[in-house]
Amino acid sequence: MEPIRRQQLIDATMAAIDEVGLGEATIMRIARHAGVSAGIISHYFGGKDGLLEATMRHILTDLSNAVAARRRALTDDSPRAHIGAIIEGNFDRSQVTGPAAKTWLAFWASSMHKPTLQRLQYVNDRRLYANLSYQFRRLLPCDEARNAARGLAAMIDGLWLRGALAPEAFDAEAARYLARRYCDQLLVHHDHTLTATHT
Amino acid sequence: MEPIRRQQLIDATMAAIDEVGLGEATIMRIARHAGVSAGIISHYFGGKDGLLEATMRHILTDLSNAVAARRRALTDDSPRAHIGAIIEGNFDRSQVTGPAAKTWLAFWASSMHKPTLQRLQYVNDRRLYANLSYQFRRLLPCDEARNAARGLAAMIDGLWLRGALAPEAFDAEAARYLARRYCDQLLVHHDHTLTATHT
Amino acid sequence: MEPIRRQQLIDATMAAIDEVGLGEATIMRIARHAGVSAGIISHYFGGKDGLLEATMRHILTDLSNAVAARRRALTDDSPRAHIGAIIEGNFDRSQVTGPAAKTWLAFWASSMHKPTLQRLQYVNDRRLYANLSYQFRRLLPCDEARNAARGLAAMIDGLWLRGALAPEAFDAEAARYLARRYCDQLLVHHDHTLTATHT
Amino acid sequence: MEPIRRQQLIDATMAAIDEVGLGEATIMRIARHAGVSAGIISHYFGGKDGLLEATMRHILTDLSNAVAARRRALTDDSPRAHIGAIIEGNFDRSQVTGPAAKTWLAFWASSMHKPTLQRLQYVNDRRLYANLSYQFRRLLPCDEARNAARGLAAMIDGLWLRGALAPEAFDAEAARYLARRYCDQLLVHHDHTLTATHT
DNA sequence: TATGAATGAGATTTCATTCAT
DNA sequence: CATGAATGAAATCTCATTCAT
Repeated sequence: MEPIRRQQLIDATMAAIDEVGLGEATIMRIARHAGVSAGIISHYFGGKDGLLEATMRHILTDLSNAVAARRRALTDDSPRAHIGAIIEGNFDRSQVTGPAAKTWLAFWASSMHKPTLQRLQYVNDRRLYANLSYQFRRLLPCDEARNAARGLAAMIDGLWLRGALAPEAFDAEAARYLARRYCDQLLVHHDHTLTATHT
Repeated sequence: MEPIRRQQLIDATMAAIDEVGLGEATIMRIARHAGVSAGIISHYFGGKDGLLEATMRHILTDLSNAVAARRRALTDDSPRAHIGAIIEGNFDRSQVTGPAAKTWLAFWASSMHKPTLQRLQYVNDRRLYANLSYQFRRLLPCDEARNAARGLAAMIDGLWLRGALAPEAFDAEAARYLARRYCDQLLVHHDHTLTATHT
Repeated sequence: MEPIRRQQLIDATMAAIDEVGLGEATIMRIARHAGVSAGIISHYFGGKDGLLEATMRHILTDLSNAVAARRRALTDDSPRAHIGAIIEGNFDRSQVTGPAAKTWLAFWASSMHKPTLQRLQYVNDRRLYANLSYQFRRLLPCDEARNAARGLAAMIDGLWLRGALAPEAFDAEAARYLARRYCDQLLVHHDHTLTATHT
Repeated sequence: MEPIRRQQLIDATMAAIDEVGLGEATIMRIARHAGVSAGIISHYFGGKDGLLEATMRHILTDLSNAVAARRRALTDDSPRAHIGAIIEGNFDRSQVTGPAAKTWLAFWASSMHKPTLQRLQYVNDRRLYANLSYQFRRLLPCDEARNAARGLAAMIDGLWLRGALAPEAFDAEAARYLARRYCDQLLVHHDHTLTATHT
C-alpha cells in the first residue's frame, strides 16, 4: 500500500502546486487531489515538510533519469553526443509543462531558505555543471571548458525558466534548438555540429 | 512621512525575504525590520498584498533604471553598445546580491499564481526581449535576430538565476563576461566585439 | 457529530448574545460557551456570519413551528381561533425570555444592514401579516382586514419588544391578554370573543 | 467651537449608523462624515462610548421635545387631546425615517448590555407609559387605564418598529391612524373620537 | 483647537497536526 | 490502514486611542 500512497501524494502535491502555488498548497488541498484524507499525509511523510522534500526528490530523480537514459542510449561516445543528450534530457524533464515546471520553480525559490531542499538543489546544479564541464574538457582547454559549461548550464536554466514563466505553453523544440546552437558556437572550431539546419 | 515609510517598508520586505523567504515573511517580521508596528503596513499599503506588489514594482523599476541609465550614457549608438549596456544593467540590478536577488526569485515563483505580479513580470520579460530584439534586428535578418534575442535573454536570466541560487556570492563579473561573449558569438560575422580578451 | 455540534454552537451563540450582546459576542466567547475550540466554528459554519445566519434561521423556525403547532391543534376552524393561535404562538416563541429574546432583538437591529438577515427578517414579517390578514378577511371587508392585520402585527411586536427591553421578566400572560383583547375590539361587532373576562 | 463640533459629530454618528449600522460605525467613518479627523472625537467625548451616549441622549431629547411641543400647543385639555398629542409626537420623532430611525433601533438592541444606555432607555419607556397611564386614568378605572396605557405604548412602539424595518419608506400617516383608532377603541364608551373617519 | 502618525490589543480565519475510532 | 473531529498556534487586518506638532 505504502508505495502506491506515496506516489499518489507526490503527484497530488505537484497538481496542487500547479493549481495554486506552493504557498497555497495546503495539506487538505493536496489530500483532496489524491482522494484521501488529510491525516494520512503525516502518517506517510511525517508532516508537510516531509512530503515536500519527497516531491522535490522525485522531480530531481526524474530529471536525472531522463538525462541518464538518453546518455545510455548513445551509440556515439563523442562529447557533442553527450552534451546533446544532456540538453535533450533537460528539456524532456519528464513533463516540461504544467505541474512539474511550476513545482520545480517553486522549489527553486523555496530552497534558498530550507537547508534540506537547498542540499538537493545544490547537488543537482553541480551535477549539470560537472557533466557539461567534463565533456567540454575533452575538446577545450581547461578555462574554456569551464566557461563553456557555465554558459550552457545558464542557457539551459534560463530557457527553462523563461519557458515556465511565459503564459504560452513551453516551446521545448525552440529551447532545444537554441541550446544546441549555443553549444555549436562554443565548439565552432571543431568538426561536427549538433544543429542540422541553421534556420 | 508617507514616502519615507513606504520606502522603509519596501526595504524591510526585501530584508525579510532575504532572511527567511517569502513564505515566512510575515508582516510582523517585516514591521520589525522596519522598526515600526505591524498595523502600519495595512495603513500605507492596504494590506500585505499591496506591500508585496509595491516591492516587486520597486525592484522592476530599479532594474529598468539601471539599464536606462547605462544606455543614456552611451556615446556610441551601435547595436553592440546598446546590447552591452543592457547586459551591464541587468547584472547591476541595483544590488545583484542578497535581498534584491532573493526577492526577485521569490516573485518569479509567486507570480505564476498572482495575476497582479504576473502582469508586472510579463511586462518586464517582454521589455528585455523587445529591446534585445530591436538591436539585433539592426545587424541580423529577422529570424536570426529573434533567436539571438531569445537566446541572450535566456542566458541573462539563467546566469542570474544560477548566481542567486549558488551558495557563494554572485560573481557578477563572470556573468557579464559570459553574456558578452555569447553576444559576440551571435554577431561573430560582424566587426567589433564586446569582449576585449577571450581568456 | 455535525448536527450535534451545530446545535451546540447555535445555543452557545444565543447564550453569548444574551450575556454580552451581539457586538461583543466573539467567536471565542461563543466557543467557550459551547465548550469547544474557536476554530471549529469556521469548520462547521464557514465563518462567523454563517453561524449568525444559522442562529437567526433557527429562531425563526422555532417561532414558525410554535405557531404552526398551535394551529394544527385547533378543533375550531374559526378566524378567531386561528388568530388566537397565532398570538399564542408568538408569545410562546420557544423561550420568550432570556437568550432567545435578546438574540431576536439583536438580529432586528443587525438585519437592517445585512442583506442575508434582512431577507429572513422580511419573510418572517410578511408571514405574520399575511396570516393575520387572511383570517381577518374572512370576517371583515378588505380595507378593514388589512388595517386590523397591520394593527395586530404591530401590537404583537410592540408587546414583545417592550417585554424584552424591560428589566423585569417578560410577562407573557399580560402580553397575550392585551393582544387578544385588541383582537376582540377589532372584531367587536362579531359574535364570540377571545377574552373570557374583561378584567 | 465646542457645541458646533459636538452637534456635527452627533449628526455624523447617526449618518454613519444609517449607512452601515452600529457595528460598522467606526470612529474614522464618523469623523469622515463630519469632515474632521478621528482624533477629535476622543477630545470632545472622551471616546467612542461617550459619543454614542451623547447621540442617544440627543435622540431621546428630540422625541421628548416633539411630544412636549405638541402638548403645549393644545387648546383642549381633554385626555383624548393629550393622548393624541403623544401619538403625534412619537410619529414625528424629529425625523421618523432614515438616520434617526436606524440609530434608534440600534440603541434599543445595544442598550440591553450597556448600563448607561439602558438607563436612558428605561427612563424613556417609563415616561411614555406614565404619560399615557395618567391620561387614561382620567377616564377609566385604574386597571383598565393601566392596560390601556400598556397596550397603546406597545402599539406605538410596534408600529414604529415595523415601519423602521420595512424596506419601504415609513408610512407615518398610516401608523398614526392605526394608533389613534386603537385609542378610540379603548375609549369606545366615551364621547368623542380621535379618528374623524373610520375608513 | 485640530491633525494624523503610530501603536497595540483583539477578532477572525486558516492550517498542520494529533488522536480516538 | 484510514478517517475526520478537534485543537491551538499563527497570521492578517481592524480600530480605538494616544501624542507630538
